[in-house]
Amino acid sequence: MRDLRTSNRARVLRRLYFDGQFSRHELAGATGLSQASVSNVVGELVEDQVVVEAGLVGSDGGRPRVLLRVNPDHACVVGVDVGETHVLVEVFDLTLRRLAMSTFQMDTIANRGEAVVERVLAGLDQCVQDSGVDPSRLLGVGVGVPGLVERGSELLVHAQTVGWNGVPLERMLRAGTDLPLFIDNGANTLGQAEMWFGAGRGARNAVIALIGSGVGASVIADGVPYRGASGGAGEWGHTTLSLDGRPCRCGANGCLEAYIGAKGVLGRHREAAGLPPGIVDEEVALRELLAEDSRAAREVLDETARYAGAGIGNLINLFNPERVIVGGWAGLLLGEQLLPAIREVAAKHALHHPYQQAKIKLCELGTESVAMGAATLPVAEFLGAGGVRSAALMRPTG
Amino acid sequence: MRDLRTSNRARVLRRLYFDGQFSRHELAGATGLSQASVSNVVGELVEDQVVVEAGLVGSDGGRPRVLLRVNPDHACVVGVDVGETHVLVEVFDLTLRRLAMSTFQMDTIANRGEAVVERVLAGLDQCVQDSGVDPSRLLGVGVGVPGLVERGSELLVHAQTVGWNGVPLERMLRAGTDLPLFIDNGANTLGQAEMWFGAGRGARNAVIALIGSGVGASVIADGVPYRGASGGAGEWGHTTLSLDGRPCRCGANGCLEAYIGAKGVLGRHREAAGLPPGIVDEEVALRELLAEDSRAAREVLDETARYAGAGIGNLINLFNPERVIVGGWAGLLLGEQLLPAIREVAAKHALHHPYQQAKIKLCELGTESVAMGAATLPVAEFLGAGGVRSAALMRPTG
DNA sequence: ACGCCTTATTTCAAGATGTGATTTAACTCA
DNA sequence: TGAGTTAAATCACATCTTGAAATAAGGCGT
Repeated sequence: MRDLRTSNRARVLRRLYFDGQFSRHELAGATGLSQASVSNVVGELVEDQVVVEAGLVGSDGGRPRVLLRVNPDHACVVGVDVGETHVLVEVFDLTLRRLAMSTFQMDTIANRGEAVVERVLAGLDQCVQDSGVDPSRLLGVGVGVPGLVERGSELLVHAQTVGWNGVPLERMLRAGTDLPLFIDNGANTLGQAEMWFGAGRGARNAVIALIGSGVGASVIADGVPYRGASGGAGEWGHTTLSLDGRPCRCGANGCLEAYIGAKGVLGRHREAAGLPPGIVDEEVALRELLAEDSRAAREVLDETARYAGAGIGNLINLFNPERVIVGGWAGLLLGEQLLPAIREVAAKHALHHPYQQAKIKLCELGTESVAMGAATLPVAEFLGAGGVRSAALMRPTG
Repeated sequence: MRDLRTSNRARVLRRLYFDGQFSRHELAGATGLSQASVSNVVGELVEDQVVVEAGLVGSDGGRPRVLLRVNPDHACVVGVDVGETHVLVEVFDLTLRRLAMSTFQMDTIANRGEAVVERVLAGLDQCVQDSGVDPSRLLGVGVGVPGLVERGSELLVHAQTVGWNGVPLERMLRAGTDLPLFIDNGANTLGQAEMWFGAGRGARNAVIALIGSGVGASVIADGVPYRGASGGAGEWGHTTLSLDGRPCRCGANGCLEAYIGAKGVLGRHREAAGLPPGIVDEEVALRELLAEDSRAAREVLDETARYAGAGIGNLINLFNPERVIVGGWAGLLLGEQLLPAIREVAAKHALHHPYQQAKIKLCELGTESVAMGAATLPVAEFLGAGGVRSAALMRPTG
């Protein structure tokens, strides 16, 4: 019974959140509820200050409709991006406009879970202070981490590349804050940001293909992130694209990541150009490679497009998405130049029908949206609960 | 409001359908409803004869609990398997016990949509007559077809391999019957059968990997079949596993199907053994190959296991399923012998964590469960509607 | 300026449904 | 046979949705 009201509040609220301003009358049509119920529900939402009236719009000879919209200031959320070499904390209002941010660079977070937690908590304090929001208005903290999140009896983070093997991040953060915590893979949170506010808007089935130093993907199936049995879905980078091909850091051969990850691309170029291995700034090197006008560079990039295209073709064949959204810092750099070639290869490798359904485009929010995406997690919970602090959004004590 | 009752009826009914017998008391716990509501809902279901009482079970000193179960005879369903060379029609009771069947062999259904429709309708009449069920008790007809089902303004079937290009199968069948029709890809219906009654029982995330002459997959995400944007998801056979590898009938190179589809396996063996191409019975040839004790055969089969293992590794990496269920006539033949090798290769190619979550096993219902799976479609609709003929289960007139 | 018309929103009176508490049913065991 | 125990049904009540009717708030013509 109470679930019914909650779900109706959520229906109305989601509509207002994602599709902008509506009058009560329009909401009735859009949500399938009766006008009486909408009036009821909206009344509550307005009383709770979750929704506010936003002016009238005149009609040709009738009572003007009152537009409603979500109140951005009703609550705030925090998004945290834990990267392999940085910790970024941001505070947003309810509509995900940024109010403050705080960032730390680190050499590496490898084996430094404690340090990361410290930085997150410090950034949190800093940001909240800077933004001037009352801590009681914070809905919660979303955290994007560079690894797999396992939700068992305790939430554990496995980030092989930085040596995190079952780090109990939630418990560790819990020791320093009583804010509700939402932890997910950074690729997923970035994907969520793109779905809500970027290249994925309006799509119900999409794959966000992320190419950085490594390669991963975030899958949205029927509007919700698909996580698989244990949160490990979307490991696109380690799908085999060339049996017995280049060795990959995961131990297998022929993984996609070994070809189109920044490390893989640069490595192939080094080999082709006969350069010695060495430590470089990958981003600088990749930019140089893209600007270079040599035959070796062209060939490496052509190959990259071929592998990326085939890999995206595989995604299209398996997931039949409406959108394939290419992102990650390397993905955006490469994509800017190679996207037409990638599309061409994908068209060849994917079946005709699913290929036609899929638009291949680039991320619109850049590479910095992990924190914003993390911040969507408490907001999603809030919307789903009909604009009320559900159990998940409650502080442990009082 | 009415939705609430429906959904509660569905909750109770699903539990009884899939998990056997329960007392009202146990159902309350299992469904999360109050005992009063369960009593209410069950009362309705019993009155509607959807559920029947199935005896008492004594207790140590209390009123005995009344066990409830779904009434298998409350309604019947029809499942149809349209294969590339046959049409199979079966009638089942509500619990999917087969009551009658009728099968037709055809040379090919290529460009013979009309003939297929005739056969389906004839088989339907035949079966209904043989089983002696009153046509009014038929919930509907599920049809599994060998191709992609596009649900646009009109349902269209695209089966490239048999030249069906947008065949309006629903409309064509509708001309000959007024029974509710449910049409889906045969791979999906077979997968559904395995999920309900075979190797997928109890799993919420699974991939059914089907290897026949061609190769496909059916994906179950969070308990429901994942179809993608336009029903074209799960085209595993045409994912690239070896860029620039063997040509595939789809026009691309290096597709998984070119290696592990029966045609591909036999083709590779012919080449390795230096045999001339020719038309053969694929099933006989594959059995011979599996029994053959030559070095060429061993090598071809080893290769097959390597490709299949890598392909399954890809599925595991992308979908992180609890189960990978290998089926299809060739899959079962190959799997029986190669499964250990396939598991080994998959372990190498998949990441550690997702691999550990995934059990790789064979289909338990053989290759003949397409029709049974098709019959689950009207049953699923019936269960979802709480044991009532929903709009989708209503005949067009009266 | 006034009243009629149009459209949006609120109010109202059912009607439907879930729920906790209470009662009744059905059986065991001493 | 009666006390004890557990299952199922019943009841009174609170909650919610909804269609209809009432009310609000403007435009437009006279």
